Amino acid sequence: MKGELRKNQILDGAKKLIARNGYYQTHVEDILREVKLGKGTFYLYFKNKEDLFISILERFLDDWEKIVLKATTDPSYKDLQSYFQALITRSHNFFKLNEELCNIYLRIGPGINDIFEPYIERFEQKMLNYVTDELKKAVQAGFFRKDMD
Amino acid sequence: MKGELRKNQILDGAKKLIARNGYYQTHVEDILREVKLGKGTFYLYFKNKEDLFISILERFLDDWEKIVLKATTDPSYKDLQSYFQALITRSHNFFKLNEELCNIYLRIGPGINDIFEPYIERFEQKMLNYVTDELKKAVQAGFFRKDMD
Amino acid sequence: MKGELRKNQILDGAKKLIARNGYYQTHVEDILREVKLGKGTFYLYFKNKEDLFISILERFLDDWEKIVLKATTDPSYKDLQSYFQALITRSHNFFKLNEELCNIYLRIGPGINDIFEPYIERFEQKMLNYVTDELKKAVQAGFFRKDMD
Amino acid sequence: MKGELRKNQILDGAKKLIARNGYYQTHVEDILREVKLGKGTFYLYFKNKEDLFISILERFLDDWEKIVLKATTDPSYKDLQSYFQALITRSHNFFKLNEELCNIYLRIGPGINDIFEPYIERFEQKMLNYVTDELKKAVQAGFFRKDMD
DNA sequence: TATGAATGAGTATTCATTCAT
DNA sequence: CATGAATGAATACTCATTCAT
Repeated sequence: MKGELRKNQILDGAKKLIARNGYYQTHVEDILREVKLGKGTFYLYFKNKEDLFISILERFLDDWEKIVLKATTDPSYKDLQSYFQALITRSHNFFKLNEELCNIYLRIGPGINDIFEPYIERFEQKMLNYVTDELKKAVQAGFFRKDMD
Repeated sequence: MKGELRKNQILDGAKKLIARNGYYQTHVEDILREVKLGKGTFYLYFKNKEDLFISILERFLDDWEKIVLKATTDPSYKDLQSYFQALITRSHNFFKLNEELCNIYLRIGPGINDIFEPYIERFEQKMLNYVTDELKKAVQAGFFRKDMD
Repeated sequence: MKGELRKNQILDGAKKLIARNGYYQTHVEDILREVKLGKGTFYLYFKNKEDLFISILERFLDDWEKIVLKATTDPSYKDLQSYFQALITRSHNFFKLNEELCNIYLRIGPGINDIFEPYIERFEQKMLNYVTDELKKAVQAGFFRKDMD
Repeated sequence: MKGELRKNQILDGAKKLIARNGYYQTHVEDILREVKLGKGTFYLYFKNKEDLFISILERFLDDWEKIVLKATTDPSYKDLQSYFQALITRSHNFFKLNEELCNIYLRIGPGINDIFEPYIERFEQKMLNYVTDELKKAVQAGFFRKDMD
């Protein structure tokens, strides 16, 4: 648990600096100065710099999932429209609260093609899956006519 | 003129590689191998790597200007709607023909905040100015009512 | 006594790993994982990694001494030939039983010149002294003619 | 050719320092200070430090081959004894002239087990092959009786 | 005693830039 | 003009050692 704390501490510092300066201009040393930890400590919690970035992306996805899940499993939405409305509202709030993560995902990631593309793809796939799943459920629930895109 | 040719040659190679791999993962050496020139030659035409990137952005703007100017100075558009339609069509075609430049502007640039932000801002300002200027002209020409956004 | 036990425990693990992987590729952490002790414990029994290596070398010498001493102080050898024969047999057995230590002494040590050379020299000197002393005794005992090498 | 010169220059400096201080205590920077070249230059001629060490071992083998070949292809040895005598004399001279290389091969290499063992094995195999080949030729030439080891 | 999280000095390696030819 | 060999500042990463618990 202590370890998880440190990991999050580093992750938060990294998120902040990478969102501001980009991946290549954020040096491992910068991050550790930011969170006031020794350089070696970094490698106790991350295999390397790449691993850190992937962790950030994955955390973004995890956090988003939690929001989405909360919205979807909640049985109180009776019709599709209010369901999606809630989903969008929650997503919107999430993005607002996680401006840094969004920045990284939308602006920083794309500049680091070769290493992160596979992760980003998986990421997008996962996001897509959620929406698709929900739509399927909705279709099954008879919200839509069958002849739609 | 020979020099301008060389410069464009390098600029094209750089555009291609940076669009594909990002700024930091495109090395000066890669670019010069791509265009089959010696590494030292680069510094005959550009002050440094940063200067190259700025040149790419500026060329993007210049090319866009040419398209926009052509469209605006052409007196053949009688009403605003056909004017903007032409503008958008031309812009669209331009973007299609310059996919690489767009990629760089939209995806690569943002990951290189600290150095290029001022240039990008200037860039955006310039783009905005054009549109604003045109709108002003249009307003003066009486195309719009005064009480609009 | 408990301490001596721990020390030997570490020494044995180190001997094994260093003989197999060399000095620089055997990390303090590896040794303590091998003997299932915490990393910090190491520094309760050794000043540092160098001290450990020296201890290994010295233990090698001590053990060899015991064998040699046993052989020499034993009054049962009447003539020189049987004395040396016994010495060699015992040494040979010792080397067989301590393959790891030999490995370290013959193959690992030489690659760590600057730190360990003095110790190794002292080591060799000591070994030489034993043989010389024995020979002197033998000479005094009249085993040899004075005009020999 | 200029490049080959530089490579040899570095190789010689490395040989000297590694023979004296061992592999792990000879730092890339030490070698380049020794031969008065910039740090980056090293990586123009060697992929990394390991590659350098392998080059040294291979050069040792190449040089030895030249000596051995000279000795073997020379048709002037009429009987086997004088042939081997020449071989040994030449090898002996070679070892004397290349004390550093011998030092590295015999004392430094063994301490770097995991990386270099395969190379060293190949090395030994090659050396063995030469002697075996020569013996076969000798046997065919009728120098030996068939019933020998 | 025993531990392992934290540390930072030390090292290999990269890459933009220079300059002699 | 053109070149590419040479350079070293900058950076990621390792590992022996410390110290609070």
